[in-house]
Amino acid sequence: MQRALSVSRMTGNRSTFPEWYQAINREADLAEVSPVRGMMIIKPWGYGVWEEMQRDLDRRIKETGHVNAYFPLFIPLSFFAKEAEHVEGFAKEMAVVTHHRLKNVGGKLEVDPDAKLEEPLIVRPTSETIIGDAFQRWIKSHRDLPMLINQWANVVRWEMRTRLFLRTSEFLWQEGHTAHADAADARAETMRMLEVYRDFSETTLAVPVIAGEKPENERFPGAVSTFSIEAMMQDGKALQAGTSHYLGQHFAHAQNIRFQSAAGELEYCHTTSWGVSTRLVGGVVMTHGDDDGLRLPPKIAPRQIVVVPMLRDKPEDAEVLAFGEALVKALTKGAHAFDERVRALLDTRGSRSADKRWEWVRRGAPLIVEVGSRDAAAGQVTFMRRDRLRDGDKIASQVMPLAEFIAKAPVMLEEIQASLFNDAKAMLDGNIRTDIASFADLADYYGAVADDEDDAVAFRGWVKAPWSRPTGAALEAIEARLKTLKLTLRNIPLDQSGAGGTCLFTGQPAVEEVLIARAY
RNA sequence: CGGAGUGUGGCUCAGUCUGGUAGAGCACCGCGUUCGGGACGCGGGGGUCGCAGGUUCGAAUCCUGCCACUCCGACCA
Repeated sequence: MQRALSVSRMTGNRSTFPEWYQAINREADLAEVSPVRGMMIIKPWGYGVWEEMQRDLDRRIKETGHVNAYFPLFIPLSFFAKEAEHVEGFAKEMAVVTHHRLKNVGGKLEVDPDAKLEEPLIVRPTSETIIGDAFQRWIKSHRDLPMLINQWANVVRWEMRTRLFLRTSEFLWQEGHTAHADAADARAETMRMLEVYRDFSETTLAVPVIAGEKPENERFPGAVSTFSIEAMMQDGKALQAGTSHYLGQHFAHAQNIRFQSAAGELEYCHTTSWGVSTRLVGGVVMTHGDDDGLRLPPKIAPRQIVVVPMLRDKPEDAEVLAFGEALVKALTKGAHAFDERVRALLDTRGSRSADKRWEWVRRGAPLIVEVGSRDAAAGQVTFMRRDRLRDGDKIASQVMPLAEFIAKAPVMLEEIQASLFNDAKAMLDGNIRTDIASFADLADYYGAVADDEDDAVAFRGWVKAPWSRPTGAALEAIEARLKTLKLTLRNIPLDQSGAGGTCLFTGQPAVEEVLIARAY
């Protein structure tokens, strides 16, 4: 008997995609909603995925010259007030600490009114201000620049609506904060980290993205320029997978981050910030999941190869186990070119072999190997590739001599990594339209002319449209029109190969192309 | 904070209209047979039916109030 996920992926039916997403989070044992409002419990397997991401990205961040540090969780309210746009942008979603003590009132614990803090503390929603405060003290001379700091931390944004990994009130992330002597250097840093994210997303997560600049209305609060990488989920919606901001001298002025130049002048620094979060885990689920559960790119799989011994409570079980142990030992010995180490596991838990096999399928282990007494006797293994689990209705399992499997396993992991990326890349490339002539076309393609409940959407993908880069009120009007179609401007791709023609909105000559999509 | 919906074992839900001893499937525990394509048989544990009132001989079911969660909006990594 074969059983697919109770909720199957329905790329043609919007209402079931969130259910499908939640089902995978549950079936793959990644995370669950916490009883604490808007928060998430990341379970060991889900956290393991995040740890692999961290390991890879942390290496990249260090290779580009940054160092890790840690700053306080609580930020004095006054720090935010210094940068007007920044406080405006985050004011509506801040968790605020106002007291430091409880007292017992008739057996009930209450906040002690006498323990009110002189100045409220904000649970960090992002750390520009508290790190800027440190920069202001640390940076004296041009010799101190550039200052390249990264922090792995948790942040809190009091979101109205939450969804596992994609939007939770607390999330884990990495935030880089840098200070530079001039705009050119800071801008170069912004682009360097955007490229780090693009490459990390594509080569490590196997999630193809489009890197570009956000329109001015979508900028990070307080930024001069904001860049993003955008990934396409299986329902055709866009997920902002990472951001990199050039902050100009806004924060430097607000926080007095100055240095003495070689010429002896006092000058304000140019700063940047950039980050990616546990949202990426959700992005991987929505990019690579299928009806059997999660499919993990080998580079971020906590276990890349899982060996399931076929045990039968018989004397020959000992041989099977020994065979499996030898296999895992051989696989994990030494490094290989594809990844720093092979992460293999012999699953010796007591449950039935068939149940264990399917548990690893749901969790997304890239290679699942079965070893039984027949294999042990013949010196061979039976295995399944998670990227192509089924051949029609059949499970596509293969048999291979042990030595050959040990030699080929890293190569197959590489193939799986590549095939997941290629499938997602085909999805992305195949669902971007460039043949849009007018706003009416856009409405047509997205089927939003129909106002009934089904809201049958004709096109699930993105539109790359000619664009004259309007600003101010004109831009706001365009965004308002798009909003009626539930569409947003995602970014203006860095790669502008096809620019030309007439702007879809203003009718003026286009200077570039802009990505338009529904978004998470 | 607006609109809609849902709260019943760990999970997914039926039962509510029409009040009468708390149910199913999966999961879990035990025994046995199994095990190489998501097992089967027998036995078992686990729920004050979201909370608080009310009506009634009797409430998961009817009434009132509250709370929580989910989805759609507004907001966002």
